[in-house]
Amino acid sequence: MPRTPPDPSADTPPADAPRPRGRPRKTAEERDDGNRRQALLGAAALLFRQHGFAGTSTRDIAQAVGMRSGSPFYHFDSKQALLGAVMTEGMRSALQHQAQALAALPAGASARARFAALVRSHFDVLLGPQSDFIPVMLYEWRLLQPDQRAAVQALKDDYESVWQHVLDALHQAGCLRGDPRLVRLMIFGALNWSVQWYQPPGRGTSRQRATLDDLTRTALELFLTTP
Amino acid sequence: MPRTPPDPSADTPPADAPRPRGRPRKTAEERDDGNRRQALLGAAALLFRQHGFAGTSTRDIAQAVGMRSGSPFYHFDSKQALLGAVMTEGMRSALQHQAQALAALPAGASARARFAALVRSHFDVLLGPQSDFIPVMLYEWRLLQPDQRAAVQALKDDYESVWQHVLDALHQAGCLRGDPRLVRLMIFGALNWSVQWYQPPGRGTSRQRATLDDLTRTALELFLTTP
DNA sequence: CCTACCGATCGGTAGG
DNA sequence: CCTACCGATCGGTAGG
Repeated sequence: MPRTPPDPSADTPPADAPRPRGRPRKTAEERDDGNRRQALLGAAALLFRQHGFAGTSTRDIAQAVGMRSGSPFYHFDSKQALLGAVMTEGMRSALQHQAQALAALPAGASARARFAALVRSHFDVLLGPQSDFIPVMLYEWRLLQPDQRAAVQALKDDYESVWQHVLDALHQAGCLRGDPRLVRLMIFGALNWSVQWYQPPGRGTSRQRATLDDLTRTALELFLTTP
Repeated sequence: MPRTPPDPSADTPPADAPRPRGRPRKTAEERDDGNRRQALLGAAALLFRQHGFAGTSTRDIAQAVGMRSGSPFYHFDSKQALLGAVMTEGMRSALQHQAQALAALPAGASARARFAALVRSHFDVLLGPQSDFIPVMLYEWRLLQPDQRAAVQALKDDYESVWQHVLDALHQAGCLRGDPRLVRLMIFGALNWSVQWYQPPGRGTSRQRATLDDLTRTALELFLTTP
């Protein structure tokens, strides 16, 4: 099919947009490379989460940040690289949040207190604001290419080893029953699954929704024996 | 691009396949409509699970059962209808398995015993043989169209209400702590998450993998207080 | 259920 | 980062 009259639907040019004479078309902030890259990551995380990786086109992502269809490939080598970057960014942020939560505890805090901090931090990263990066990792992990998977797996290993130490301590203190490795996987499941059903308490909703504190308290009650 | 010479890559015809003279091209079993529909469902479940809904083409599914590219649409109105049918079939099978597991219990079985049967049945449906239907539901639930979602939701409600009754009984007996509704969601998460990491114990694997009995025992230890 | 096909969309690229 | 584009693939359909 020859396309001599340029197909207007292929790459819709801005209908309006009279060229601002002499001034740069983008503000300094918009031109900043790191900012544009971050904007692409955020849009990709949101759209990947909503429609899945394969269900989101690179054009969708470009449009969400006001770019034209080819421009995301100036920042990322491929759509797969964008997926890997979303997950890496998610884990980087989760690790940082985790470290801060533990650092805020008093020195010599109990295993129970450390566990509570980890659970609450996990819910924050999963369900708080700008919380699309980790859900994308949870939903689309199997679609990661092996080379990118290794990089993200290293970050996941770091994150999980912190949990494993706390869980081992709880197990030895008799606060937690069952094989600690399987228990870790099941606890992660219980927490991660919340991305499928949790909705933050909105204003004016008729039925009262659970808060992240509610979730954290329930998790502690469910998993730990009474002190 | 005019396609006067029929594009061989578009819809690859069987390279060999000399017509068997006089005999039907498909055996009776292959021609059976229900059988072909079931074959499509099974292939769709496997491929949707591996590559996601949007990452699987209807051509992939057709090829997996030996059909040509347009033929799935003789059995299903659309790709979306195929997704809905996979989930409906998964829930139908899960409900049947659940009912059988409870029926096999002695009359007057304790809440603990009923809980154990539900957990084991859940793992069977999730991780046993031909276990791609429910994982597709877990992974792709958000991609279901609203009308199809309602139908599957009704089956899910039935399935979950059986659990809720048992969990309420455990809670009243003091075997389970925490808000029963949130607890149900967290327990489902702990169990469902296993589709992300569980691998059945293979022959000759160096490290011993967990069995479904191991998972069930760990779940009981983790969630229930000591009797 | 196959044949033959359509219109739309997709990831990605060369050149600026 | 935009322009203009390519080759491939996709869901779906008419007619048999």
